[in-house]
Amino acid sequence: MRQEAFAAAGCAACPVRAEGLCRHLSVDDRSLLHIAPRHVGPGSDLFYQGEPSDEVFRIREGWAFLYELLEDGRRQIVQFVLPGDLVGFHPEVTAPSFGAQAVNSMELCVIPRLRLVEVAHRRPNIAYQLACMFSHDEARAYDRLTSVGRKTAIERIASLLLELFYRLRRRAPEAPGEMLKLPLTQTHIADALGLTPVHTNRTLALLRQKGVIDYGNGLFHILAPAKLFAIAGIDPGSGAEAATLFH
Amino acid sequence: MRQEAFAAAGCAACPVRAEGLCRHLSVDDRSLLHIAPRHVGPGSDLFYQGEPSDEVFRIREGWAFLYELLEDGRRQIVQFVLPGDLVGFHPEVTAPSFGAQAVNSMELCVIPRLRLVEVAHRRPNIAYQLACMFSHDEARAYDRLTSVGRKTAIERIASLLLELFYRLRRRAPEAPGEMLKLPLTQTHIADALGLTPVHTNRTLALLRQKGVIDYGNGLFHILAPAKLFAIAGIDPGSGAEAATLFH
DNA sequence: CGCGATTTTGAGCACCTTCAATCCGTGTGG
DNA sequence: CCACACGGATTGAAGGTGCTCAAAATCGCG
Repeated sequence: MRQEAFAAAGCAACPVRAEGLCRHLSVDDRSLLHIAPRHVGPGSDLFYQGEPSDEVFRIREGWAFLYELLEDGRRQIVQFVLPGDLVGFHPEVTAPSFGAQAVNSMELCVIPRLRLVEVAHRRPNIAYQLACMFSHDEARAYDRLTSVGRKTAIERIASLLLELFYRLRRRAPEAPGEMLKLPLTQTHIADALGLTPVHTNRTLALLRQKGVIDYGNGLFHILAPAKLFAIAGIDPGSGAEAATLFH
Repeated sequence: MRQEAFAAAGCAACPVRAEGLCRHLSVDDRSLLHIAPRHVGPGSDLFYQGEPSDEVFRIREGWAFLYELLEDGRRQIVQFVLPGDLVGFHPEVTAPSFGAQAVNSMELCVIPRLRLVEVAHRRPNIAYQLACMFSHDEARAYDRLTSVGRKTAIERIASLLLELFYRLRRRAPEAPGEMLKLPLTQTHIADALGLTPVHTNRTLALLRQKGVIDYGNGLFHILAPAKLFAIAGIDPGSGAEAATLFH
């Protein structure tokens, strides 16, 4: 089968083959899962809010985000999805309450939902791994909720930059120190933080003016990490949020 | 063993024995889990933000909430915990980023964390059930995030009342129609929605004045459910949030 | 009855929004 | 090669939702 060939050949070259879900998959599991590759362009939707989908996606390359829309067009980005993440698996739920959209050009592994359910029921390690992933995502959602509910604009932006920085850094520890390649527009950041693009821009400018960060062309420099932690209201030593940040 | 006796005798009378995690537990599983009962009073902490805990709790009676505190005392309630819920299980994480506090008088089943990990690794159904619970909690967190990030005060309050109403109703379908017994203070509601108690009070008064709800003595009446849905910005027919609400 | 917690109401202020215009980098077509 | 269009970033000015500070009223409870 072509798909099994891909699962074998494709996985060997996969940049995220040793992380998350795939770390626990045996060769048998992989063939059972009927994994198929897919490429999607920027702005493509992986699945839509309120519409049932039978596909689960594992991200090999590229960024996406999960979002909810209100009737009048207001948008909340509830999570950013990075390489190695699994999205689209909603056990026991037919229609997801959120959609998923690609930010840039993405390489995905597509897994039929029922296959994953089947494997999860057969292999406790897989099911447990899924539980761990959901639990971790939940903790991040709680941190974001605290950010949006109780922090000022500058605190929120500092927190988000740190979150993204450490999520990227965990996957690529060899990458240069405080550089952050963000394929996001300021509108994305605004929608993730419950702000307007205008105020997001002003607040980013303020951070730049303070010498804490610099940015341009989709690149963010963290010039003063300690200051950024202080502004975010996170104690890198003992802060509770730091736990989610570093794990 | 006394604990096993409780697990047998206690479970028979447990109001949530047929829901969630316990639905899939065999008698053997139960004795393996070393379940022990506990009573805690209002305001007690089940576990603390940033402090490792080896106990997992299943709620038999009473309400609690999960919350995060900032350095300066700002508090965000990230979730309400109702009878039948499981709290305190953070796989692969030593120190939780949030704490849990009892709202009123509670009856709990306490499970040693390692026991639950063990059983989850042995029984795929249990691990899968955990994944389902986390996934569902995550979806609720996303809905709340959308609420706090993108909705006005009156929309947020309407959304929260509907969420709590339907969560309670699912467990007790026989309960009277639009009555809602909330053991919460207005400060709890404010902290869950990213508002101040003062503004929460004014907004609740506005809802009462509009004839949509009435309240007092910890009881909330939903006088006009359709209006409440409309104010919350939720379409009970096809709205995406409705999916999380009704499931 | 008296105390503390909670709810309620008032007035002024601030953070963030809204509306609007301009600037800039990139890609496209003439 | 330049004009043009387009999305995104930037800046300005005015207004509003929700906050802060403060005090009074009400409720629950010993």
